[in-house]
Amino acid sequence: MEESKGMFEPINRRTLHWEIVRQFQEKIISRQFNVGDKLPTERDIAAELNVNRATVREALKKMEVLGLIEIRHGNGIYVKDYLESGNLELFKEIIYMKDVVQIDVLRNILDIRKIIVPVMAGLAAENRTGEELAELQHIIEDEQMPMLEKDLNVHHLIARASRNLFYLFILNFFNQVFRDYGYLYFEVPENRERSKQFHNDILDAITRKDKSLAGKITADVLQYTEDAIYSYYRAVYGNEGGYS
Amino acid sequence: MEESKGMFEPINRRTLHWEIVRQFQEKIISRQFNVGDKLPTERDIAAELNVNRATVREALKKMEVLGLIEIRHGNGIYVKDYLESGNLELFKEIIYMKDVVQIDVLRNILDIRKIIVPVMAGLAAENRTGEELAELQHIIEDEQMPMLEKDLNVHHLIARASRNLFYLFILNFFNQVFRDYGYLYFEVPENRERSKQFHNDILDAITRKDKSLAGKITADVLQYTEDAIYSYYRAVYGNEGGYS
DNA sequence: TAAGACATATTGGTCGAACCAATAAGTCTG
DNA sequence: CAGACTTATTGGTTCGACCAATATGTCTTA
Repeated sequence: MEESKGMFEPINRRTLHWEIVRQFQEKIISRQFNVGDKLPTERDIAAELNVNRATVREALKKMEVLGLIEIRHGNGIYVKDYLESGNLELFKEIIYMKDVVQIDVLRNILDIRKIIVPVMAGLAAENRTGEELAELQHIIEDEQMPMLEKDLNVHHLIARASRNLFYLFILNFFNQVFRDYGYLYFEVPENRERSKQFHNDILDAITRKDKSLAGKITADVLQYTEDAIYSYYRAVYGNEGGYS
Repeated sequence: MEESKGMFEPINRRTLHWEIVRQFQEKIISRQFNVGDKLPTERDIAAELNVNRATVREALKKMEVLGLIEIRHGNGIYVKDYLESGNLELFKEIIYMKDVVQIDVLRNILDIRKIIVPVMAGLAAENRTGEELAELQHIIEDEQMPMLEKDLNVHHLIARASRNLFYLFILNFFNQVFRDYGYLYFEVPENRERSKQFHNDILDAITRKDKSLAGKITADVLQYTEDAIYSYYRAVYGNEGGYS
């Protein structure tokens, strides 16, 4: 009731270990802790944060998986170079550290996406089974499903049909980000319409097993969404977050 | 002293929570647990495995980060669809579940790699600073550094110079895998020589800021390594692990 | 004196039991 | 029968203790 931002307080009721991770993450990424630094012992951290050691350990476990630290039994806890050992989960954390996705990081993601996805769509057209085709059709024809959900599912099915497990896991990254921010895109009727067209076109290409067509169609829609996103950014934030 | 494999026992002395993660991971990935299944309570798991609850919790924390499960306070623990929520860390775990990297999964990785890396090398040539160029030169001229290490560093620097943070984190995945298996490749003198050539060529291209040349050089060496790896697999395992 | 064996301290790993907090389910009330 | 209340279930946290790997200093011995 003391908040001024809005009616409800943005839920800070996170778990304790979550909060601990956030603090260390912040300090490590901002280089307040340097690579190779030895962190205080679990006992000292617990004492300083005024929490229990078990809670600290849970936080440390998570940070270890993220590639932020290395835990050595009987020795200590050391800060790793997250630019060398960090993984996509950490990258996601970095993205979400700010309230808004920074335009330059978003650009990074879209650049990679534009390179991979069309090729994978081509492979999907080539390798898809009849079952997968039916499934794709089923998704696309579902009138109930929100367009965002539908689009995520289409891409997921393409990933599966591409037979490239590695791509599937990379796509999960894309989808997790887009699931959080995609509503902004799909709020615009024109964009929804464009995606609907894409779904129909890609269904056609995949039905006919037309590899290059699938690739082209996908490249086109990605270019469209990219342009839409950038123009959205320009409209909302101006050019400040612009090209680095 | 009871082992027969070699003089030293391959360190099974893993931590308990590590072992717990392995067991659940195995069961979830092999679909012994189905998506949406509610796992036993922490207390029950601890009782059944005959370990402490705190240990179980540490394992669960890790599985949560991997995208295998969802933990709901006051409710329970649920199995997620790892094909939808799993991340690259989980993918790595999957790779390492078998003793040898399966040829089809390796092929997946190499396919994606072949798509991305040349483009990023081109960007690196375009965007590199004088400082990064000097650093690259320094790495390449270091006669002491083992070729594997050198190669990883070269790629890492290319990633940084590409200015694409997302690529940098994807590269970390590649490098972590190659750090474990790359020695097989670099054992062969011819391959070492090929990499040396690549390093010199890419240094030249990046020095001259020649984008397309950097891309071409990189594409070439990736093709070479790919061929080498496949022929190695054929030689060692025959064609069994072949095309799916 | 220097190398190796040994005791000791430090630090992460595990344990057990208890209580807090969010959720779900059952029960009572109007 | 809807809604408030109570209770049980289950994850989150705490405390205090002990185990196990590692590092360090010390002592013995060649």
